[in-house]
Amino acid sequence: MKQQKKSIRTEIFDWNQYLPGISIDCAIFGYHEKELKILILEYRKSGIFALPGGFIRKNESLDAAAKRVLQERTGLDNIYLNQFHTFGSLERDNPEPMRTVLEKNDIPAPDHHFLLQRFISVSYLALVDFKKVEPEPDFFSDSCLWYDVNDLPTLMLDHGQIVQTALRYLRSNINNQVIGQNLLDETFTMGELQKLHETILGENLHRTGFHRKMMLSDRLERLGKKKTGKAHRAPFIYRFKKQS
Amino acid sequence: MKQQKKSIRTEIFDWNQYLPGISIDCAIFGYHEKELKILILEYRKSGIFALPGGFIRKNESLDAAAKRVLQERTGLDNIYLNQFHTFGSLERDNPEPMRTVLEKNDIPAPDHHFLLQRFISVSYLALVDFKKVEPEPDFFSDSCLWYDVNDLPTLMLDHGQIVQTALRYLRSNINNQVIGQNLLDETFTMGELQKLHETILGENLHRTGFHRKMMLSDRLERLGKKKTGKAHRAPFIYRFKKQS
DNA sequence: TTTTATTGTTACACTATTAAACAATGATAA
DNA sequence: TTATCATTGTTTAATAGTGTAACAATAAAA
Repeated sequence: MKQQKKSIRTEIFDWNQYLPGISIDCAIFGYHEKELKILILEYRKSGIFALPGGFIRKNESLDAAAKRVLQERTGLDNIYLNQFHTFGSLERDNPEPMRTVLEKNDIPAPDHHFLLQRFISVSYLALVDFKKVEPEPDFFSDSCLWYDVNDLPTLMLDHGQIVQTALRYLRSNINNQVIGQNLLDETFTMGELQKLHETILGENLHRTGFHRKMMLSDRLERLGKKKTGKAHRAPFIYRFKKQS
Repeated sequence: MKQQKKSIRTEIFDWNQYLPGISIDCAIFGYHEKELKILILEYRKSGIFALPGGFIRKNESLDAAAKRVLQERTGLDNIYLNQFHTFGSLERDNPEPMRTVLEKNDIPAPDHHFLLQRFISVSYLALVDFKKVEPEPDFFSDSCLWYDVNDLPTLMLDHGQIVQTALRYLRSNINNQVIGQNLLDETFTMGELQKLHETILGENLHRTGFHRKMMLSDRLERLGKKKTGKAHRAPFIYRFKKQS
């Protein structure tokens, strides 16, 4: 973890470069040690947890802004990224969490401060390679860490609902989207792919049925090699076909 | 069609009651004479066509705003309404269409006019009963009319893309959602329901397969009565079960 | 060589879907 | 009254897909 302390000079930060009233929140999923993880940031000194997010520059498209925010937080480009819902409940119209963050960091928090307005949140789902990500806290945050989706802290405002909506979206698209391609290594065994699906769906799948379905889907190619390891038949290793 | 001319006093309209930079656009679908229709409005004297839309009040949730906009345009409450995508391309960052509308109506159009800013559009899909709708033009519009989705005029900005996205959403959800419940009369024949599905999907379905699938879905109840008409067996009439 | 654990394959039952054949029936025409 | 016509409802056969279990293969350890 990088320990370089960034100077918090947000009072002179140019908030004016962004569109007011619209934020982007990202549910960034990764997969590690058989657990589905999501990136959560914690605001400095406040004990307030939130999804990583950002704002839209005045001459930037919505999708480009989401891509930029992702790049800033994960260091990754070319990420699987998908807008899934826009949240605008009145529950969001609550400046208190951000006021606490500002005050705990000794930043003036006048009522008209950019961060204290009501935001409509356009939310994106991202799937990233856990090992390639170097989470980057932002100005106000002292951590941006992976959490097991089943063991999350209480999140700010409606961010808990956003996560649940993202999870539903992920689960309902597990067969349409090429989930594994973005969450697994380049190559993997059938067992590893099945475990990923089970983790996302939160239920066990029948081994042979899953195996057959995947092979019939014609999206995998079997690499002739086998893996070595324990006292049993070695599994084939697979990878997703390039195009589909 | 109501002919009462509303006075166009938009220059004193209180735009300040709305959140800036965010609009709501509605793809409002109806079904009439075996055609899928969508409500399109034409701005007065300008030849500019657009989806009906509106803005979010400062103390109103996003969904409530969409419901209100729908109510204002169709006169209907309790509408099937579903957010499907938020559009924010730079193509939208173009004040010219609205400037034309304002100028053609002799309304001052300074650069800072509310309607000339860049809007991010949260788009909703609505399914309404064609016969119950009394389309209401807004301040700037001289018509709000039903168009066949296959015969639309050129729409403002990216509204054409919005319609196509809404159609894809509708087609992909034709089995998940209870489409017919919102687009057909209370009672209908199996042939009418099939024709609706065919119209939405743009392809022919097998009659007997469709019939059985619908009956097995356990969402229809057959009303003992039959319909009278032509020189052939009379069809049963059906309606959707109350709850599911 | 045998045992063990896990993977890959095959088989069977059951369900869903496609496609066609067939039966039912309200009006019309003979 | 009877035959026919057009359309709807039902049944059947063929095909494809899924859930489940049995069985075969095999790498390492005993």
